[in-house]
Amino acid sequence: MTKIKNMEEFATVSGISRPTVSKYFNDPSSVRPRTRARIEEALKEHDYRPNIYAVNQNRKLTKAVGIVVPLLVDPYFAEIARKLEKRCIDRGYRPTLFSAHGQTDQEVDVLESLRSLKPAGVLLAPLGRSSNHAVLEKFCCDVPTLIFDSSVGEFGLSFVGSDNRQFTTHITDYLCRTGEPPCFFEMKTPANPNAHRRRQAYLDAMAQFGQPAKVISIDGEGWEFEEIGRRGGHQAFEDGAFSTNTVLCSNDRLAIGLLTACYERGIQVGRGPNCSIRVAGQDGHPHSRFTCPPLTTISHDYDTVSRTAADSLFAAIDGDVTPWNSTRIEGKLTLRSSA
Amino acid sequence: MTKIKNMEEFATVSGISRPTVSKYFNDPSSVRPRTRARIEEALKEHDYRPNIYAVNQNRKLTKAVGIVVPLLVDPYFAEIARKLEKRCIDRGYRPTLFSAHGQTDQEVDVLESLRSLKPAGVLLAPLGRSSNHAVLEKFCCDVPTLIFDSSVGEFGLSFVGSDNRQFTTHITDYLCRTGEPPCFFEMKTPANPNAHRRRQAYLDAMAQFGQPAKVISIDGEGWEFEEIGRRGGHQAFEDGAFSTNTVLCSNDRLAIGLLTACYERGIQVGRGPNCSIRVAGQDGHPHSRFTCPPLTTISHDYDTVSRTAADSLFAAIDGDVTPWNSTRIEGKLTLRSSA
DNA sequence: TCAAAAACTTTACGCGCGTAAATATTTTGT
DNA sequence: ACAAAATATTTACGCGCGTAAAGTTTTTGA
Repeated sequence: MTKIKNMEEFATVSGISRPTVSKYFNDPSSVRPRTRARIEEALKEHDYRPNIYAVNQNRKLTKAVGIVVPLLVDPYFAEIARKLEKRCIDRGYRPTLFSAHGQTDQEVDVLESLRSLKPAGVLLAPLGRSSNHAVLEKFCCDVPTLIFDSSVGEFGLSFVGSDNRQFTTHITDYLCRTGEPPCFFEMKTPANPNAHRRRQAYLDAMAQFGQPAKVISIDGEGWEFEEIGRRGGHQAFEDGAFSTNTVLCSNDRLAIGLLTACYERGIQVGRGPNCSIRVAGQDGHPHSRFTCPPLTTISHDYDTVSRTAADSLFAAIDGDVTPWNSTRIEGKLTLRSSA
Repeated sequence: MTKIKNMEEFATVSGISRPTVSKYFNDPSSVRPRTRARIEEALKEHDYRPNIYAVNQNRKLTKAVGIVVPLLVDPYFAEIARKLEKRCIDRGYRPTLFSAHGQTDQEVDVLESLRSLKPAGVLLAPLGRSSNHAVLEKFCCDVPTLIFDSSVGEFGLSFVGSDNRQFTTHITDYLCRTGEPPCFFEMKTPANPNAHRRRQAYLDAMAQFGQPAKVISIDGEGWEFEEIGRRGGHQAFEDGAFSTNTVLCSNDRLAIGLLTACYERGIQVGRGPNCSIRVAGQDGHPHSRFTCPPLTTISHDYDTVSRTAADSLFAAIDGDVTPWNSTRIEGKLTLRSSA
């Protein structure tokens, strides 16, 4: 295992000319099998990898892919990012993970660093409401970008996300069929447009089912949804805002906070005999299985969303030109004991 | 805002020579104030940023820093990574985030890609028990690496983490003083050596307090601690393994799973009149505030750990040669209603 | 077997920038 | 105001690799 300085040296020890070695590293299948074998033989005995900086300097198209999420400490985003990362690697790209950490300026900074990476493409889940739309739009013009999770205008190549209307319609239907019709528990100024779609779907569904709708919009800014849900829950109880014994939360993290508020007030949650309230969430958050009670929710189809998003980007990189379009994946009801 | 191709062009439009411009980008304070002003003036009107690939090709020392965690979907690691990331940016480095996603081969892959990044330094939280020690050690020889969170031999520049002995001693003391002495709930084959330190500290503390110790080691492999804790909790209840009404869990995620098991068995947790068991965790996991009941735990000092780790690395990069040493930061007891 | 096709070698240039050396210009202190 | 010090300019080379062009060798197929 001798150390090799550069491709020239490696070409010498492997007995192949440098241009051919270069060709091999760009696509091992582009050289004759015997040549490939000789190179891979040499690769085992000599520790050499092309200098990515020198490689990328001369390539028009980098193999880098950026993955951007609004908040990596949210396991939902961490999970979807993980799946996207894997798909990139499997396709021979080198993914780099970024998080805006819930802040507008950081999202801008991330896009800025991403530019200098000269990536082949970017998978971007925007902050949403607090995104800098001008910066976002300009970025999408310059870099092949696929938007996922939350759509903010028809930017980028396309959009792939969950079907928020189906999510809410489906779980509202379930709740109506199995007990009192749900109130809708949400943030007054939600972080992204998915929340608006969910509220509207709730209102539509309740109208369709001939049930009285009740939306509880709680205060709170930022991305600490659990704490916002907890405080908002307490406030709602004090105000007597819950008009039925069933609450559908706009998302799981809000529901988790509401569960905490219920616990703190000694209110039992679930379908059991001593329970006085049912709580449901939306998202299928990785943590929802372990709340007390375990949270009934409607889950993102992580696999399909990540596959569709990644494949769309790869197709675009490979030259497939399709007009902007929006793909929305249905969710699956996950019944647990909270509702 | 005209587009500039390279530094040559930018030097021309700014009226400064290219070597001086180059000097400016490496350290803005290294040029005369008026020169700097002229460059920054030009920067406002012309959209130019040095090509990082060309820059890094010629620099012996890159400004890149790698941050590696074992499992990014765990909000504890996401949070500590976020803080480290910020500290790197504040010091002018370009951090890149990696996760081993709990898997040995992925950790190896991450270190491999990290090599080709030629980073100035790496902040590495290893998987622990399942790390490939040989690969890890070799990596640390080649790249300035500071190990944090979990120590696996005296690799790298130094180690910075939490004082697990203090964690467990402190919370064990609290539990003994406020009720029945705790049993210790842990995984039989824990992911990292911190767990062993905690068990030993528990045993030592109980001996010192003159209390009978009871360690419950549950089955389970991998990083899905909540599910392992839940299953293990059920098993422990069935076996009558809890010899007192108080359980100290080896970490918060295990505790969260145990809380779920308690809920599923109708066992009330906490200090209240109807409660039959107290449960405490260790880590101060971001989620521990929102469990039902909220989890009493001993919290990592995220700020001090991240600051100490980052500063140690930066010092080493700047040429400070200190012998390998281990810094362990104390935790703070966070009292909530679970114990 | 032999010509065409495919793959490889040799040679050479350029990418965008760091950096060194020699020279020219500005700033500083007195 | 003038010499010394600091800073900027000019010139030039090299980093490691992609890639093009022309020539050589190997493979393919009828």
